[in-house]
Amino acid sequence: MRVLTFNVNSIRARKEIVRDLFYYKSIDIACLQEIKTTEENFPQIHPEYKCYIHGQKQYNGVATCVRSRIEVDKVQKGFPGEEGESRFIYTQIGKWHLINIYAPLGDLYGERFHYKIRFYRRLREFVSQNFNLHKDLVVLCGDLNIAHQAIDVWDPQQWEGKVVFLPEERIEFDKLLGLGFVDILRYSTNRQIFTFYDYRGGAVYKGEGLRLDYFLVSKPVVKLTKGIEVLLNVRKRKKPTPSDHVPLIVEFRNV
DNA sequence: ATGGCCACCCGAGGTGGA
Repeated sequence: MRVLTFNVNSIRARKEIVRDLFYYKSIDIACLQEIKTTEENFPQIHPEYKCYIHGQKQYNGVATCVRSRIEVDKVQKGFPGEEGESRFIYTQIGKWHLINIYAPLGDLYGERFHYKIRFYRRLREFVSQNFNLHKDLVVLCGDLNIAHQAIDVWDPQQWEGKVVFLPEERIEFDKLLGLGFVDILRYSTNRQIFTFYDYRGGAVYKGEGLRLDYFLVSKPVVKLTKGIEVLLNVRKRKKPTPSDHVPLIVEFRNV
């Protein structure tokens, strides 16, 4: 089972790129973030996939697209921590529980920062109230908008005191992992790998990136993980315009 | 030589992203 997570920065602007990923990377389940549109205006990506969409006009929005032959048992669009913004969609597929997240960016200790902290607290409540991460097959993926450790930013000195790398938000990330999640990329390698490059300043050509997108998995899922793929070339392509985020694919042994 | 922000709103330029 191959699962994609990808902050598309508008699904309407990126539908061909997503379609190609579905086809060439044989994706079974796609967790998309920042679709930036409503369900009515969500484009047809591929006829053999069904998309469960939690959208809104102009901003945010998440969608989980699943191969038509895969049966989806349950869908929950939204949770209390969103506070009116579309940032959460949960799907249950057999024994698998998939949480697709677009976390708030926040600001420098203003209202949006407190919103981000509340969002993380609510997310942990959702997980701890619904799952046992030592027994259940849980995959939490998406754009978490936090660079967890110094290795996850291209220049830790430059990023000190900046949003996505503030001590308080990194502690929120620690607490999420503390529930029993394993950060699959960091588990599989100690190399520095980024999933976001700013459009400005040629960041992707200079290697000036951040790791903001993650696969966090429960303990039993770790044993079922075959590998993780980071599609930097998709970010580096020029035409059509890429997203500023990098797609990630994890392959799981199905059960 | 190369590349130097993009997409949304809508029909201009302001705003949010990170």
